[in-house]
Amino acid sequence: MSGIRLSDLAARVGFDISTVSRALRNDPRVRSDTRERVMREAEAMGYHPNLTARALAEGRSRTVWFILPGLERPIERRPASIASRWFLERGYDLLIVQHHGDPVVYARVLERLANGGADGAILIPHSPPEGLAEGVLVEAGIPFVYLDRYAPGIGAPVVTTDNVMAAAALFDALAAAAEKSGKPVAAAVDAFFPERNPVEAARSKGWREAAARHGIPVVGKNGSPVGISSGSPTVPPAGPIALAGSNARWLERARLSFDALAGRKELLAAVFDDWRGPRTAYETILVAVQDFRTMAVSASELLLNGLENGAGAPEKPILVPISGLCGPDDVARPDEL
Amino acid sequence: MSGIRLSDLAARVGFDISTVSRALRNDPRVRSDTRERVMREAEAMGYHPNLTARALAEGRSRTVWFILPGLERPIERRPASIASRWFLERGYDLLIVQHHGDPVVYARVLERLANGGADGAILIPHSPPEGLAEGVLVEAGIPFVYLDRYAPGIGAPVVTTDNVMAAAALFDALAAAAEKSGKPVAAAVDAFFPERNPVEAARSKGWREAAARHGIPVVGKNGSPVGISSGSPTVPPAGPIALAGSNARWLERARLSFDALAGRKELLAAVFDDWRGPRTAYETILVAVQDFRTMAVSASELLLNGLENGAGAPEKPILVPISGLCGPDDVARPDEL
DNA sequence: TTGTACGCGTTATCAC
DNA sequence: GTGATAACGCGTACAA
Repeated sequence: MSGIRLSDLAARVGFDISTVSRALRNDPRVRSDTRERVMREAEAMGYHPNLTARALAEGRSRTVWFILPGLERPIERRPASIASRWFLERGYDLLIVQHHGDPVVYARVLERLANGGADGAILIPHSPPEGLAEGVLVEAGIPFVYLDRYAPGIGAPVVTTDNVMAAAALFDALAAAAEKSGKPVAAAVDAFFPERNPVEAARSKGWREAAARHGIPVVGKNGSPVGISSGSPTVPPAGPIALAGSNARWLERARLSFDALAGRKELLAAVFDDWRGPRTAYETILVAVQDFRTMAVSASELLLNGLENGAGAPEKPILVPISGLCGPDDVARPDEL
Repeated sequence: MSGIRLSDLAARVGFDISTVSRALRNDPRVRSDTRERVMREAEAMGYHPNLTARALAEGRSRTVWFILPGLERPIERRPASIASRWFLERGYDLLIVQHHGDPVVYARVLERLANGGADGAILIPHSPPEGLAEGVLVEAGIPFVYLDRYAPGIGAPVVTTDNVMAAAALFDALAAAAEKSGKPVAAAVDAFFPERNPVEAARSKGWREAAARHGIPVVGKNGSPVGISSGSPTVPPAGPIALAGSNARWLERARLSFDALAGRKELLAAVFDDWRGPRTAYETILVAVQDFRTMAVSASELLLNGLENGAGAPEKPILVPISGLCGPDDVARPDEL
């Protein structure tokens, strides 16, 4: 550390350590000239408080964690960046912690959080979220907010995209595009993973419901690539096929492993957040972009509320609408360099 | 916090608090059956040490920061992810802190680091790096390692890509490709920013040196878009033109604002890490991918050395070769979901 | 092998 | 207004 302690400063200015402490923290009880004197000397000596000691004494660190699986997916890193600035402006430091989607690391991180790591956290759990590790937080009275994914049944606020509506919007848009070109969609493929987490489940639901509304059959068993690759009994009718999944990676897996799709040329793609796949395999590619800013700010506000006003009510999930649909090249890129 | 303190546990098992403390930390002096007893009871009571108190007593937190501008650029987030796992396996927690490229936030972060935030840090500074804020770290004796960018003159280890060689390799490859297609490169555009930081300077140098070696003229004033847009006196000869910059964004700015390029069809592009730009504006697009893993591990090893063996020698920069050149679609994507 | 006592650097609670 | 003094929870020489 900086070497210079409060006691050093106190000795230098001739006041007691407690008076100096008060002076530095703008306590109204100290005389203004005393404060001036202390401030000036602190500056001169290059004094800076030891934050560990302060945290121990105050019982809080004015620090918040943003816990996430990794940094590669926009839904994970973008809200983290936004929340970082948001908390910075309010006197808190936000630290980002990765659990790498590993349950063991995840448990360790929460453990550490519960024992003095930070005052609270925004949390994107691993998949599938079991809600076991979160017990230590609840027990320790550490406020936290789930973002995007969440474990149902835990008494914590949840902020997530309205995924049912988003998936339905994707279907509607693809159907309209196909209709317009004279070749209406003949079948839909569901490449979501409803059993993985609530997000995937909601998207699968929205996609299938929209297809049903349009009277279009959905092929593939339960949307899982396993079912798809093992050969679905359903043979899709002739005509364009619309595929949907959370990202290009899973969509591609479905496309390449689903026998019924072999040789089909008229394919339409729908994914979330960005397109990281081939450009030529699909006639139309549509991306649903989540509203990262609104999600981050909502979660931050909820957390700050829990931080300063005690545990907030475990309200029902906040569903944020997507910010819109667009093509693979139109996804907004935040500034860089 | 968890509520349960060491003293509670001590009272429960009937031993002194210090004995319990030792037992939990596997001190060889405590009898094995005592340790067993303590361990079992600790488990039962759900005891977990208060990390703030431990940090204060021990004088260190077994925590490391990875300080970076943001999460959007691969060179920033990928090493952070890799270093996170690396330190995790060695008993340290790595926390990621953003400074958003803002000098004020940057100074505040370093200040906080110097006063108990963590035991050390890997640091990607803002541009242009001035080396002023780093003084607090040196003064406080906090070990840190510069990654990618760095402020010259600070006594800290530096790990960065061999950017001179990388830029030269890009030029050679583009020249070879053009040659092969029968239309050799006629001119080169330098869209780096040598005055911004050492990385940009090295790339500009490598690019220009390679061009000179091939006897090909470089147009644009000092490589800066300002110079380019203000109309360089040099009119490039007819034939393919090779543009290089750190990313597609700056390359595009140069292409669109440089009068001499207006209407030219035969353009070749060279960038670093990934391509986030139009696919059709260039005949060839080449990406130099930095070796994030080697960079992260090298920096981590240097930091750990400083952490455990005292300040390591301020050796000269470690230059890591790029992992290779590839097309815009072949950039490796780490696993997601 | 276990217990005592003090230190880590601040903040908070009392007196004065 | 200011000064002692006790927390905060844990680690560790030193003593026993």
